[in-house]
Amino acid sequence: MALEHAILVSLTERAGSGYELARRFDRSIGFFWPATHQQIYRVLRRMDDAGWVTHTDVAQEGRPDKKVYEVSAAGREELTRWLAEPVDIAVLRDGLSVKIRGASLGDTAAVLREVERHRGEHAALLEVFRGIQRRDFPKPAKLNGRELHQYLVLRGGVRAEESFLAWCDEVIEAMRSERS
Amino acid sequence: MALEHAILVSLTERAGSGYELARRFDRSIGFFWPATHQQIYRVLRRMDDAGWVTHTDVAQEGRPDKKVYEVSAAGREELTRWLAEPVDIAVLRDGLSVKIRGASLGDTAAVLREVERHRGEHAALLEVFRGIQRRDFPKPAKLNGRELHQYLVLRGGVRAEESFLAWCDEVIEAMRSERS
DNA sequence: AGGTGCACTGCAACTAGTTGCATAGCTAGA
DNA sequence: TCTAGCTATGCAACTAGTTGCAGTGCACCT
Repeated sequence: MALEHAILVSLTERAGSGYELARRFDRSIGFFWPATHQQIYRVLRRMDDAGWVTHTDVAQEGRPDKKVYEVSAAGREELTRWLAEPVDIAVLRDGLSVKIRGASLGDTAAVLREVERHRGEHAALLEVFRGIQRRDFPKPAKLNGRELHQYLVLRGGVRAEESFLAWCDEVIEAMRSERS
Repeated sequence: MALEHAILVSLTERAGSGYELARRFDRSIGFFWPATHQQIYRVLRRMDDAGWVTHTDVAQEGRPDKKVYEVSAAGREELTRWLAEPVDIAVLRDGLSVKIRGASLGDTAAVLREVERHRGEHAALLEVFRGIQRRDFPKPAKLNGRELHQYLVLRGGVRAEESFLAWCDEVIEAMRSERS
């Protein structure tokens, strides 16, 4: 019930095709609201039917035609309405924690390697976030409005990844000394 | 594909009925792998058919009969197999971030109140985690095996909530000074 | 006496999200 | 030259998860 709104937010920042939106979801808004291109196409169609967005067919040379979507007045109204109502608190689904919890029922060394691998993935993600921060928000003290809000969300990502990394280190250290 | 394994881990720790599992998911393992009672009943049935668990009907006085599930040899084998293969990295779905990002398109004061509300929810959750930590793991340095692993997962929850709270404070401060 | 809530299971209908594939032409590298 | 990958959309079939309801009987509160 909120992919719609994530798309509306993204389309308000800039009009785009389903494909472009899927790319954006891979790189920015999808870090805290993941979505596949299939899901995005489906929801765009639904929103088009509901009149929250409109599309323009754009012919391209050497590429398939695309449909560029933009938010309609009804879409902006829906977004405003949604912004004023409560959202569910964040949902985390972390298989790694399940694994750690069950580690002693299997190969604990393999679980430890998994933790190290996840640490690597999260370190890479943190670097991505820091790169965006350096490039887009070099002077955070001067921000306000939309840019400030984007920056704050990014800060949430940075904090979450930093905290995850620190946790991985704690787990790795504890599991290593347990095994030795 | 991993609720099965979360249930297997939980049932290995202690046998239980679908209802009891649903309670456990509300209080512990479900913090990083949420599930409703419906989903749990359905998956239990599937695992029973697959032979990963067995059930015993237990008649009770003044209450409906219950089916107490326990992990079979095939279930333990499946769990071991799963523990050795890679898991997807954690998925976060956070509507609050979407809202903050879209805040300037609506009532920013309302979004700020939402952040404060979420801060409260997460502070309560952190207290729950700390309570479990005090009660179940007063001497963390002495832990090993299953208890150590449970403790480490709990530490992940504590760290995640602490980090979330700090982020909320940063957001609240930035949005307040922006508005004044 | 009546209502609420808990314990326990489950069906039915729904929404959301995933996976695999198809099409099509262009570009860049081995 | 052949393969792989990107841009672009979408169908079909699937799995996962949610929501609403139903039944039963006990305990507890008002």
